[in-house]
Amino acid sequence: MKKFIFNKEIILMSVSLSLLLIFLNTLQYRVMLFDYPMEIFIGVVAVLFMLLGIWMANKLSLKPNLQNVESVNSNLQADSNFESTDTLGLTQREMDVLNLMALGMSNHEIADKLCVSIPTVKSHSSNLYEKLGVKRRTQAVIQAKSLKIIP
Amino acid sequence: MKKFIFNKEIILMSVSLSLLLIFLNTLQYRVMLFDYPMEIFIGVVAVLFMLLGIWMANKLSLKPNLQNVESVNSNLQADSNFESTDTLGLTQREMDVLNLMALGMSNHEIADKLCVSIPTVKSHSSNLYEKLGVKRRTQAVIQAKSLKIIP
DNA sequence: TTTAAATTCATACTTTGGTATGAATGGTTT
DNA sequence: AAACCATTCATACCAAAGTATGAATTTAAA
Repeated sequence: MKKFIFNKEIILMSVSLSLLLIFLNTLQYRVMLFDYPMEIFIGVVAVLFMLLGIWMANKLSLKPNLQNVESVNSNLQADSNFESTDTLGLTQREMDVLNLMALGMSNHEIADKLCVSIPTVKSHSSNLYEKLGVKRRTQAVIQAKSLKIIP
Repeated sequence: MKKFIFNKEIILMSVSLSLLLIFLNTLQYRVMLFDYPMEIFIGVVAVLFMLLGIWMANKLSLKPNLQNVESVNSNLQADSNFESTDTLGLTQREMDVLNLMALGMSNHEIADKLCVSIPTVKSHSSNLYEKLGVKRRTQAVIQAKSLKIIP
């Protein structure tokens, strides 16, 4: 399902890129027809591709990183499931939040990273505090490390 | 201080943009001299500005991602290797607060432990955050451990 | 002795963290 | 189909964390 989202992003990007190229082609013809200076066309190309770059960076730095994070987490969870008995019933998403939490991230940053809202992060946080038997995020990180749930 | 960093970023970006424009200008002359098709030049412009856009988006992104965190850590580690082998100028009391902080204690608990008031603990906290170059206590603990200031 | 740093505390303020409650959705299991 | 779980999000509220500013005291260094 997440791969599907990723494919949707790819398709959206490809379509946008195609539309942009078509637009630039027609623009080039118009520039040639009315004999505008070439610099204008080049400037338009520069601005458009810079915007495209910004957009691509924003789109692709969120979702694929999320994939990476999740894959890392799932690997860790798989490992811990293999070697030790349990992860105290922590769900996938709670593991995601816990790992980012252990990097010193705020709830806001975690929400951005996982592309969810802050209340969602808080919900996962409270749940994993309960499961770890702690009251604060610093204690959660300590506890999780001592239980080797996270490295 | 944050505004200073912001200005440094702006200056860096402006210089890069200027260099890029100069490079494109010379490239344009060469293209004209050797009579390459204009499409090549436009393509180069497009690619370069797209990369510039991606780079700008990563540099100026509002949300700190993993890369930012990692760079912050490596920078701080480099600094510590540079200037001092010891505790970055942390005072005794700041070390006390830091150690109790690393045990997952709240400011209230630390204040009780050290027999001082909560504002005092907050004062020490803010000072050591500044010295460690972090914004939160979770990051302070991570940073202090990576610098081996605390076990 | 003046200077500077360290420690302490206060006050006020903003931001972040955490709890409680409820609800909608989608997938899985029985 | 019904029950359950994971995930998501909202709202509201309270607690904790963090910032900014200022100030008093002590101690050590210049």
